[in-house]
Parts: sequence; C-alpha cells; structure tokens
Amino acid sequence: MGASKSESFSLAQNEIANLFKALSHPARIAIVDYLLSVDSCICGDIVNELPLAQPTISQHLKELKNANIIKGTIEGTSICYCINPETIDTIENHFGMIRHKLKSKCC
Amino acid sequence: MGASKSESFSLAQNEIANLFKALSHPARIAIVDYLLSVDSCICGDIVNELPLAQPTISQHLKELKNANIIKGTIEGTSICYCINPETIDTIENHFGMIRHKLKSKCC
DNA sequence: TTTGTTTATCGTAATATTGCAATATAATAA
DNA sequence: TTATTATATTGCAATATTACGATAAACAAA
Repeated sequence: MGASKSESFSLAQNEIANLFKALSHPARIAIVDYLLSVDSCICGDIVNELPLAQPTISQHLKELKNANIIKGTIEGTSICYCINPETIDTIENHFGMIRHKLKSKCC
Repeated sequence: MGASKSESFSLAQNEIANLFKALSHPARIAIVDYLLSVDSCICGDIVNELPLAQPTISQHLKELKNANIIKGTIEGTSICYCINPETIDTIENHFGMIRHKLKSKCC
C-alpha cells in the first residue's frame, strides 16, 4: 500500500485538497508572494529571486499552473505568469463555508 | 537531493505552507467536513465514517492536530475533536492579504 | 545559418507520505 | 483483578515529492 485512496472521497474533497496541495510547499508560497509583489505580470525572473535551480522552479510553476492558481501567457521569448483570481475565489468560498458552519457550533 | 529546502524560505512562508499541507489530503478534508457536519463536538466515530483503517485516521488526526487545525479534548475513554477557529482565521487572513494585493493589479 | 536566451522535460537520487497489520496505551466496566 | 473499549504508536512496503544536472525546444538577434 502507500497510494492515496483518493477514489474513496468525493470529487469536491479531492479538488479542494489538490488546491491546498499546490500551496503546501514554501517555494510555491514564495512564488505566489513574488507574483503579488511585482506591479505588473511581467515575470520570468523568478529564478533570480528564489534559491532554487531553474528546473526546480519550472516544476513548481507547472504545479501551480496545473492547479489553476497561476496563469501563464507567452510574451515573446519568455512567459508571463500571474495569479488566477478565480481560483483564489474558490478557496475563499471554501473557508466561507467553513466559517458559516462553525457559527452554529459551540467549540 | 530530494529534501525540501524549507530553511531557504521565511518562517511565515513555511508556516502557511504547513497549514496548506495539513489540508492537502482528501481524507483530512473529509475529516474536517465531518467535524463541521456533526452538531456538537462529540466525535470519536470518524473511523466509521471514512473508508480508512483506524491507525490511518489516527495518523491524519495527528497531522491536523499538529497543524492546530483541530483541537482534541479527553472525554472519558474517547477524545473529542473539533475545529480550531483561530487557525481558520489565520488562513482566511492570508487570503485577505492576497485579495488586497490582487486589487492593485491588472491581470 | 549560428549564437544566445528563456523555459520545459528527462532521468535519477534523496526524502517524505500513505496505509495498514500488529501492538501498545489508557480508561472504564465487571 | 480481568475484560472491554477507544485511541495511539510502531514498523514496513508502496508510492509520491523534491531537487537538480543534462538536455531539449522555441525563438530572437546577428
């Protein structure tokens, strides 16, 4: 054994877990932080900002892109990444649901 | 290589990444869902609700507890788990920050 | 064309996670 | 005391993730 039993859980549970998984590594948090700190979407120099090799960052970017947390558009030779606000909405809505259910509790 | 270079990132980045990591598995999402669905904190029968063995659930509960997402209090022979609202606040505040920074952008 | 620049993919080693049987621990009940 | 019940821990096999050197792919400039 060892494989995650994802088929035993609902689609919604798997989807939100995948979003959190994409954000569960400090390098990916740092990438999101950096994308939020630059004033436009003209990125591509993330490699210079983080203490990781270019293939590693490319891999992290791919995971963020697969999870729809960032979007990438071609900009000449380089690629411009930016945050996808819709996915941020999805996560915020999830916590809105949690907050709503928590209100009718004692804890 | 293979180990996560967590020491290369800020404490805040590591802390928020750890919160997301705790929520990055469908079983742990399902546990949180279940804790939110029961009307009081009298839990302990999570094992009957999920298609996982008791040691596996105990392990997932431990991870949620380590991340301060749930709290457990002893209740006779069993233990009563419930959501920790403060940690939900922490995560919501993180997205509040993201939302705030996103507002001053084009994307 | 060739050269440089930027990003992606491949291959692989190191490490981490997942799941569960077996076992241990702790508290209550008889 | 000896069950019984509920939860935790241990140990291990299967799988997944992380990181990076080497390399490839795509494109612009010379």
